[in-house]
Amino acid sequence: MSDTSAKILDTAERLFGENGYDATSLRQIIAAAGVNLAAIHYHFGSKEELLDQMILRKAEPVNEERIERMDRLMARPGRLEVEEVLEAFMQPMCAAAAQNPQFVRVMGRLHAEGLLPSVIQRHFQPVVARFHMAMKRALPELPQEEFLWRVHFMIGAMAHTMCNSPEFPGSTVAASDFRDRIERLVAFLSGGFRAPAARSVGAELEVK
Amino acid sequence: MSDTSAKILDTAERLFGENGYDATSLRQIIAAAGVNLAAIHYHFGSKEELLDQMILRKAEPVNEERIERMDRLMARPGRLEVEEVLEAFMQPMCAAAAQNPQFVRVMGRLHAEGLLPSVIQRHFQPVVARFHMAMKRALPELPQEEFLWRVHFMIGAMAHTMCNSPEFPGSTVAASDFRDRIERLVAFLSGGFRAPAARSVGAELEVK
DNA sequence: GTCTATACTGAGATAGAC
DNA sequence: GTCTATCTCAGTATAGAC
Repeated sequence: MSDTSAKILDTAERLFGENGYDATSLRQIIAAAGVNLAAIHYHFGSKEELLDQMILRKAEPVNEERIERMDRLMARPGRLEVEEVLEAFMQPMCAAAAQNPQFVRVMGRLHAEGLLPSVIQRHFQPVVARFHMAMKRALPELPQEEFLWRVHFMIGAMAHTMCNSPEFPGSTVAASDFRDRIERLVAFLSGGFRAPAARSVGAELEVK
Repeated sequence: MSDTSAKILDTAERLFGENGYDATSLRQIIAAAGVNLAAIHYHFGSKEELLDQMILRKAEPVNEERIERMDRLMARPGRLEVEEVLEAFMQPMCAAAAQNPQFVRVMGRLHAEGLLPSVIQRHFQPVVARFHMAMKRALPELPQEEFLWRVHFMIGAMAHTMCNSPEFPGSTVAASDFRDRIERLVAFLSGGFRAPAARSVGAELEVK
């Protein structure tokens, strides 16, 4: 990778994280990076490709750790707890956030701009597959369709939580403290995944 | 309201719903509506103001019904169930979706583009305030901060659910069936809101 | 009061010289 | 590989016709 590419990637990462993808112009990036406008198109082809490369560079280590932790869980016999699976999925992102706060901001921003599903999510397939398997070991009795919907809900809550800060008065937690945030989120999601399925499908709601 | 304004609003609603806000240019709108470019700025001032007006026109009836249902709940003595409060908040959106599928698509798109928090959410303040009050009657023992975080999680799950379809094979539910979707979501969120609070709140913050 | 025609600024993209 | 110059199209602003 050339020096110019690296400078562009670093600068784009910072500016996208600070101001979002749409709000950041290529001209801002080249000014901050000290390179020429055409260099971006030479090295990356387009603004969107630049984004793609920038994400991949940072997401790969996170996903590798997720896969590792998920595989370690799967190697254990017996039933898994919902909390452990969720944590194995979420914690690596926290570690990345602690080391480089910009990264999670960028990811959140991208989801908020609707760019994750179309461009990036295919790179997360191996992680998602393992997450599904592990989660099913924690929730063997949950119907498949209900399970998939709940994963869907989880993704929304997770992305929104990573991107936005609730900004309420009297908060005792710094906006950048992702570990606290994730612990709260895991507790919430665990309750959601364990809830009895909505009655419209199987009519198994008698328990409550 | 003039005929031109109405044509612009209708067309903008359709195009924003189909292609998103950013991806829709004012020139596309005027071409489809058969009006002049400057008419938009004459009637609305800017593209963002146009969006604001478009949202308000559709969101007001929904919010009025939400407020009505919330007030009816609050008038009842005793403790409320989490499910009833969530349903009072969600159902009116379903009704609007059934009657005008475009509207929910627009709202979802806007959230996906990160435009809801900055521009629109102030119009939802009366609804949100009532929702908080009612929800606290259902969860009197939940600490305030944990409560606010969970509302935050809920917003993410809700917005993502309204905007995106999970697209898994063998689904027995049409993508446009928002009632089923909301029932599942309410079951999930209820479990989340009822979950025991994350343990970390006091402990790990001392160190910092 | 409403609307049209047209000009202005800044965005992403590209061709071709070096 | 890099840079200059230029293209197209976006949102915006305004002068003036009806």
